[in-house]
Amino acid sequence: MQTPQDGTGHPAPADATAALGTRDRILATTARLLQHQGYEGTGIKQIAREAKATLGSVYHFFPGGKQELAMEALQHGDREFAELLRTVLATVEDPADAVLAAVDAFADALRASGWTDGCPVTTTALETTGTSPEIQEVCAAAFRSWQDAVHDKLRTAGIPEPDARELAVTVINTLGGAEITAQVFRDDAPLRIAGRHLARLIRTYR
Amino acid sequence: MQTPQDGTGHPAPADATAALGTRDRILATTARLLQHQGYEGTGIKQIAREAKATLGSVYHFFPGGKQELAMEALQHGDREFAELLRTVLATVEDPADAVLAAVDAFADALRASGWTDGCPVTTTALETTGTSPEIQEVCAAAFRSWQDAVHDKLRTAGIPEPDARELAVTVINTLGGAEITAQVFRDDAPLRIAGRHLARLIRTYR
DNA sequence: AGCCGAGTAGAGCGTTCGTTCCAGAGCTGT
DNA sequence: ACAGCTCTGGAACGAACGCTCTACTCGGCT
Repeated sequence: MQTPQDGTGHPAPADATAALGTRDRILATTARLLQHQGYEGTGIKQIAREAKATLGSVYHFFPGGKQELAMEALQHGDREFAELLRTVLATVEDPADAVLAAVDAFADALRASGWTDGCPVTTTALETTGTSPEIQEVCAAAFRSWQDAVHDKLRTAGIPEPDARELAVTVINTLGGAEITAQVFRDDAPLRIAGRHLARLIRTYR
Repeated sequence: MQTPQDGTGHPAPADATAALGTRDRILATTARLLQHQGYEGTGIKQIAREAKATLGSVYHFFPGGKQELAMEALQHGDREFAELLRTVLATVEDPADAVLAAVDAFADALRASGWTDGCPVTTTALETTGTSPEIQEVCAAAFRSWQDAVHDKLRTAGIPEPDARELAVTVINTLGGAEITAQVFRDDAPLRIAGRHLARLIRTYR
């Protein structure tokens, strides 16, 4: 069910998602499209087309329709981002330097993507506040998991409560805000500046 | 043209926009809907309905269609927000305290609106990056004008370049990010924390 | 061999989308 | 009185929307 065999057996050409099972291909494509175009701007038929699946398959795997599909895709993107965040934070011992490294890494990634691969959930989160509490809750959980990643790093580095918790909140907020600004300006300077300011702020807590 | 007379002459009851001319009513309604539902989630017919105008009127005043309407509405929201920001910043002399006061004011407003009145352009900006460069440019100009408001305050308070410029960028980034988080969590704590952290950061520059 | 469930394929439902078009209302200038 | 204008009102268009439905293929089971 989670990794069904490929019915036709054709051996996966071209892009990164092609090697996955149909369900995972739909999920990855949905996550990407939601990130770029938001919930309302992304159609089920477009998802099916780009995932090289058919409408029947989409509704077979996600009988809850667009909303269920979006929720699972957002969780998919959440987990991927959280893992990346934890990995990068672990490469540097000092917490301020680690946050700086993480922000710089995201700046690199954003630039490399042509200023399109920002936060995987913000776009959808903003569109659906007030419209769909279920989706909003998934987005809230995503933010929480990223805050937790930063929080764990700060705690391990010896920063006490409640400073560690509050700093974690601000780090994620500022990272998110800077990523939006960087996307809109097509310039990574806002992210670089944010990294330096966050490092400076963290260093005032020891 | 900017304030056309009301054809029917009926004397405008009920809500805040009703006293405006048709064009301004359409603009204000569009700005509000874009803020809450984004570009793709907002329909022209919904705008006409809620602005108590007709489709004919909408296309009469905005022959460029949805895109022109959105661009002008975003500029409308931009100017309103920039003015508010400058006003609040002017009420307190110390720049750190002024930013704290501004963030708190936005936290109050967000709470009072039932967690819906966040940043007037972010939602649309994110949806349209990569889709519509024109709209993206309007959003970039909006961010720039808010940065300028903060920048002027910091400069007046004696903070030198390039610190003032960079701080202004981070203040707007963090404010935006915190507003999103606050919306998603339906809790103003992220904003309050952001205000304190920004004030603390600014105080390290003197 | 016969069957069954998983997955594929896409026509078609009702609705809404952005947009176009035109007839008419109400005002102003002559 | 009458033209000329701005602005209103809404029917109608083709395309796209989310979703349902049925027919089909195919591998693994007894």
